Amino acid sequence: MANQESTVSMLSERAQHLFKALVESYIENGQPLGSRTLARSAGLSLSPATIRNVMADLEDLGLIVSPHTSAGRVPTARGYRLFVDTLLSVRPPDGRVLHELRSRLDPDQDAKGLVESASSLLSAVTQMAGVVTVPRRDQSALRQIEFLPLSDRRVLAIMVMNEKEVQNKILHLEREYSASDLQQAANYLNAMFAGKGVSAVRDSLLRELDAVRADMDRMMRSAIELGGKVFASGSEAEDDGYVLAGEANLFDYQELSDIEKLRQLFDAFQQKREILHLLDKSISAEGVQIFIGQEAGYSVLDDCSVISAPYSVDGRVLGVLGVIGPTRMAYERVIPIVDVTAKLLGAALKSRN
Amino acid sequence: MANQESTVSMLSERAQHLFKALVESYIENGQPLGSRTLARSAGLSLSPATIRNVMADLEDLGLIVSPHTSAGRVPTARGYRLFVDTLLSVRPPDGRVLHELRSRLDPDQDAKGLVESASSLLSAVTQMAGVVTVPRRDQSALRQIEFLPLSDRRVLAIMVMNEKEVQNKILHLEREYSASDLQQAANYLNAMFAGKGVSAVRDSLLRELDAVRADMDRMMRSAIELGGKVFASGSEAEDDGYVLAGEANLFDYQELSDIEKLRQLFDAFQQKREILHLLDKSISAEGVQIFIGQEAGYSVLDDCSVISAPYSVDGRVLGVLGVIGPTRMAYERVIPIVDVTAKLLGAALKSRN
DNA sequence: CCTTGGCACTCAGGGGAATAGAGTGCCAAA
DNA sequence: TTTGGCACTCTATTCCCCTGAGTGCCAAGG
Repeated sequence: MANQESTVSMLSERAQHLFKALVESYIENGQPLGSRTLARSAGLSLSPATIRNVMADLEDLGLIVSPHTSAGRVPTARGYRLFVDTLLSVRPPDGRVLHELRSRLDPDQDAKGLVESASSLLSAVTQMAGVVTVPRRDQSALRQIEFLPLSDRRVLAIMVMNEKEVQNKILHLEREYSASDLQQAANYLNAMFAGKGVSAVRDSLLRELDAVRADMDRMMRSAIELGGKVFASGSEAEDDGYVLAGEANLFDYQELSDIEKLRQLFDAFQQKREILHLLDKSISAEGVQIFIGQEAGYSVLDDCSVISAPYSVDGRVLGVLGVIGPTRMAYERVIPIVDVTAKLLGAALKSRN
Repeated sequence: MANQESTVSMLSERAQHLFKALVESYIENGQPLGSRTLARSAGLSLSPATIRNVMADLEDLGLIVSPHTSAGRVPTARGYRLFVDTLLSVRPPDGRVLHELRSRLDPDQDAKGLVESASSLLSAVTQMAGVVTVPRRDQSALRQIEFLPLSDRRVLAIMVMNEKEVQNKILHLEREYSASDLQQAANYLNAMFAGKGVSAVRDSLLRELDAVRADMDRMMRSAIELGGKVFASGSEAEDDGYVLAGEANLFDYQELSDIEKLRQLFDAFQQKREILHLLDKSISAEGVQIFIGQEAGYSVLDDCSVISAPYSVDGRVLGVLGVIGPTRMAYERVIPIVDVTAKLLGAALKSRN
């Protein structure tokens, strides 16, 4: 990790400059750079031969490689890493993009809508794939709960969370509950738990369930049983998911055009598991995180980079969003976009009251 | 359209037999068939030369083509059409598949869950892409409605439909409503409309709104205003969507391996518009519909076939499901799968009471 | 009249071989 | 330390040739 520092310190000013120019040019054009072209584009009036010497050094350091003998040089994952960590001059997203993000993250949608918007915005703005994990609900506050009897010992539980989200769940019960039982249970649970976070509610209920004491009256017992079922830990649509958008954009990058690799990537999108694990790593990070190529540790992402950032409300991290694209991506443009989108999504989720 | 009949009547028994054998073999192996191979595989003891004569006839009729001079023959779209319409011997899905479909379409999920299961089942069982349109809600019955005040003249409306589905919508109101206003409005609407279909409710409300009469008391007026907003025709997640699964399976077919075409196909999946239009054509059909290649009328689907069938509850068609794959697909296997899945989905959606 | 064997013909695909072009590394001179 | 020169290495492209599969047509045979 401190590697980059030592690496960068081994580079002369000039070498850094050339390296930066090389990476930027490659990111823009996707063509390996030869010494001649670099000599021309880098501004320093040096001959190709000189440039070659520098490039040889850079190659020794593992920052660039030639795909083959006669093909110029291309940044390695390590090269991108150095570039991103120490040479990158990020620039804030341009006004139009910012405006679009802001206006399309309309706080008047429910959480699901916001998440979908964020994902498709990320993909549209970056021309890569956008991904947003479904917000955790663990600490969202219960506002109200209600039970509706269905036939056959089944009950529909409806919970309003957080002022705005509605969740529901069908409970299979061991015995009959009358309509008034259900009503009373709802009243009791509302009185006890309204305003509390879901995990807090779950904990309390578990404790109570643990020792359903004889001194409880029937009503209370019903309420606790029902509540226990509602908040059973497998509760609800879990954090199992993310919303992906713009996968098809990835078709456009030649470096991903190996159909077999692409298929594996799409499979991974569908399985979700690996992608979720990766995003999870980012959930406890402070700001934007960047995984370049094999750094992610998943072979399907070997030719990809992932830029991610957690989004949060009131300091509580609810999820992660990000962008998946080829390692050769316009980091200086994408990073701030991911950053600001995370902030805007957090803000949009917050102003729901 | 009566074309197939006339076409088939022009074919001798033997020609039909050979054609069928050719199509079946091509579907199975994906290799163009030459006269020699066909002569061997078709059972009839005929020499390749004879077969060639027949094949020439079939080619004249537009049922088969050779990709190039020395490559045997392949069915055309028209050939597949004839095959499907008059030569196909469908066989019921095998027991294991049937069992899997039945057991995974657990009626105890909500509609959304069922639709997703159906889609991914279709894709898993056929190894192609599965698609299910979101069920129409127009004729689903309102069971109960409730209003929850949010801050700032906004109200969360919660509707329970059809015994099991929960929908919600945020209303922006022009004036304040007190908690008891809301309660009374809900009571009124419940009393008036519980059990009615959504479209019926909408119609009634529109009539009432049209002439909000002076003789209404304040409470009634509030209720009708609120109801009008809830059921405003842009109401809710509309019929705008479908659930797609297993798109990545399509990577595996060489005949779709042109990356450019594939990209367009995935784009179309994302846009949804064209695919939905196509599926719409099937919504009024009696049973399974089959679109082969260009028949669909969308160029992105030129190399694909779509097998679809409407699914319904109590005779009311709620949506369409189907499978998208290469024109070279195992029709005799896929058709009954789509058919039975539609029926099972309908049944699963029905038994929600 | 249908069927068959024979034959000439066509064409895609694969395997070199030759070529052009890009870029390198190294060396010696400035 | 920089630079020009030079030999060298590869890739990618093109061309050619060949093989194998398959065809269409024709004339002979049942």
